This record gives sequence, C-alpha cells and structure tokens, in this order.
Amino acid sequence: MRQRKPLGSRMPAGRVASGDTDSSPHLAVDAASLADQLHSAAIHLLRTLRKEDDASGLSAPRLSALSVVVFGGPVTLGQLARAEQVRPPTMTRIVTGLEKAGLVRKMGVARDHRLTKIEATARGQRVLAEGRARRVRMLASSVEALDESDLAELRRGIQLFSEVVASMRAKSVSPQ
Amino acid sequence: MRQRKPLGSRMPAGRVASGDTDSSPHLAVDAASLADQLHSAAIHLLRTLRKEDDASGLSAPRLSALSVVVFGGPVTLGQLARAEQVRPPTMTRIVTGLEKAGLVRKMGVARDHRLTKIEATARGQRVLAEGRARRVRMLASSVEALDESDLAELRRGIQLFSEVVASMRAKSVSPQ
DNA sequence: AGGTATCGTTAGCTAAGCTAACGATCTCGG
DNA sequence: CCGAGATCGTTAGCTTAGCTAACGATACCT
Repeated sequence: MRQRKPLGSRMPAGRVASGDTDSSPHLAVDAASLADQLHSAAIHLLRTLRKEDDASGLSAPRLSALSVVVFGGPVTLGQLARAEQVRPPTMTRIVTGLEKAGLVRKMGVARDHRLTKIEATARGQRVLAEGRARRVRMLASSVEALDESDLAELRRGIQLFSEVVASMRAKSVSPQ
Repeated sequence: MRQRKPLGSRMPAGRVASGDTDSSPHLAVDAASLADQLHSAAIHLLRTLRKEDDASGLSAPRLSALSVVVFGGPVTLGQLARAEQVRPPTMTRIVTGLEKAGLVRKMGVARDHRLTKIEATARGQRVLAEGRARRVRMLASSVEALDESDLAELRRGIQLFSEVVASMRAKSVSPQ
C-alpha cells in the first residue's frame, strides 16, 4: 500500500480559472499549467531536499545564503539580504545561525563602521561542498534514469526556468 | 543603482565539490550544476510567488494544500498530509487556517468517526482560481517573452523536472 | 469484551518571514 | 565644525510552518 500516488495530478489542465482575457487560449492554458507545475514541483523539491539537507544541519535558507557568501566573496549583510530577497532582520538571524555554526564570520569594515562584511570560514566552504555533493548524489540517482536526450532537454528546461524566475524577480519590484 | 545583479551566478559550474567518485565527469558536473540551479531557482521562485500570493492572503503551503483539496475532491487529513509530505500536526494547522478563512470545511465520515474529510467551499474554489490567475498573469508576462520553441522546451523541461522530483520523493523513503 | 492499531489533535520546540523602533555611524549643508 | 538627516544592522515582537511526543477517541480483531 505504501508509495501511494498522491491524489492525482492536481492539474485541471483543461481550463484557465477565470479572468481569461487572452486572445490565444492555448497559451493561457500553457501558462496556467506551467504555473501550477512550477509551483508544485518547486514546493516538493524544496521539501524533499530539506530532509536530505538535514544531514548537514542546514536549512534551505541557510544553505542558500551560505552559497552566496562562499561564491560571492565577502558581502555585507544588506547585500546578502537583497540577494536573497529577504529583509535585513531575517538575514541577521540567518547569519547569526551560520555564525554560531562556525560557517561564516563577520568582519568590520574599516572605512565604514556601520557595515559588516560576512565571509565564509573554511568549515563553511567544506560544509557547503558536502551538502552540495549530497544533494547532487540524490539528484543524480534520479537524473541518471534519463537518457542523453532527456538530460539535454532537462538541462535546457532548467536554464529557461531560471531565466523565467529571474525575469519574474526583476519585475516583482524589489523596491529597496 | 537599483536592479542590481545579485552577486553573480553563484554557480561555480566548473568543478564538482568533492567526493566526485563518478566515472563520467561531465555527467557529475551536469548533476552538480543542475542541482544548484534547481535549488536556487526553486527557492527564488517560491519567494517571488509568495509575495504575489500575499494578495490572496494565502501562503504557499496553504495554497498548495487548498489546491489538492480543490482538485482532489474530499480527502482525509492524513491523505492530505501524505500528499503534501508533511506530518499530521502540521497539516492540522494548515487546515485550521484554511477553515478559519472559510476556504475548506470538515465533514465527519459516517462509517469511521476517526476520519475527517476535508472539502473545499465555493469560496475556497474561487480564491484558488483567483490566486492561480494572479500567478499565471505574472508568470505569463515572463513566459510570453519566449518564442514558441522556447516555450515548448520549457514545457518539456518542467515535465522532466516534475518527474525527477517525484522520483526523488519516492526514493526519499517517506516511511509512513 | 478487551487489547491493539489508527486517526487527528494538543502541547511545546525551532526556524523563517515580516514590521516597527532604535542605536550607531556616516554625510552633508550651513 | 557641528548638527540634521540618511543608512546600516540589530532588537523586539508577531505569524506561520515544520517537527516530535503524548493523548483521547474510535475502530478492529481475537
């Protein structure tokens, strides 16, 4: 009985809800089902990865922030908050958590004492790499079921996905 | 100065971190960058959508659960929890929130009084449709920048994405 | 009828998100 | 040169989402 299918696809897939004012209906339907699929897949991906990432003791937001710090060099808290699209108080606590875990460290900035640069410790870099490897290992076991052409399509699709998300972010007026 | 690029791509993209024991290196690199891109894109998609969904006053988990209820017919709380991959207490509170908002209602089950069937109210269906339309509208404005073939590729990629996530979920032993 | 299993809830914890308010610092105009 | 305003990060306090542990109610099975 286990491994139950979760209640069907949840995708009505036939009609767009309401307010369908588009002159090209099939495009609207595509956008609708794409939106739903993206939303659903994103939620479930994060929920699945979160469990895997528990092994490193890092939540998704912390991992994401640590990733920015590791690959983005020393950054201020404000930069980090903007990069992660989060308010400063939220980032303060994320960074505090990372700091207590010994993964990042804060440095004062000589010529502006309001600022705090945040940089990754060696341990932070290592932990990120390990979490990354763990995530990859998990993903790989699912990805390797795909043949070459599927993989290429997935890669291409994710590329487009990222661009769409970036475009949405840009439009979603981050007014700060 | 606004619209700043958020600190670079965060994707090292060149090397897999460590523990690279795969015999086919380019596949490992693909898996690594795919994992990172998926992770990052999923996080930012949800964060962006969350703001948009604020208009309906519904968080992502509530919207997702409501979606299951609307399209999955009346379901028990346990089924809903499994579908959403959360524990029953978590789902209890999500449902409580939806109920207080008048979007779902609970019905007793005659032949098993331990169970509670949850079904969407008319208002719940309407709110979901509106949120969906809102999300679609936002997504559409980014998607419509794509031409036909890009759109087809994106659609295909998301399809594969969903399958990979489902496969990960299946492997990620949800032992209940 | 009584023991066991299942279902949903309650209690209590942590973390992530937000706004409002604040102290510290920088900057700039008078 | 100094005081007013802007900027940065933190603190305080709220909500929501996750979890485990424990529990009451109901069903099932012998």
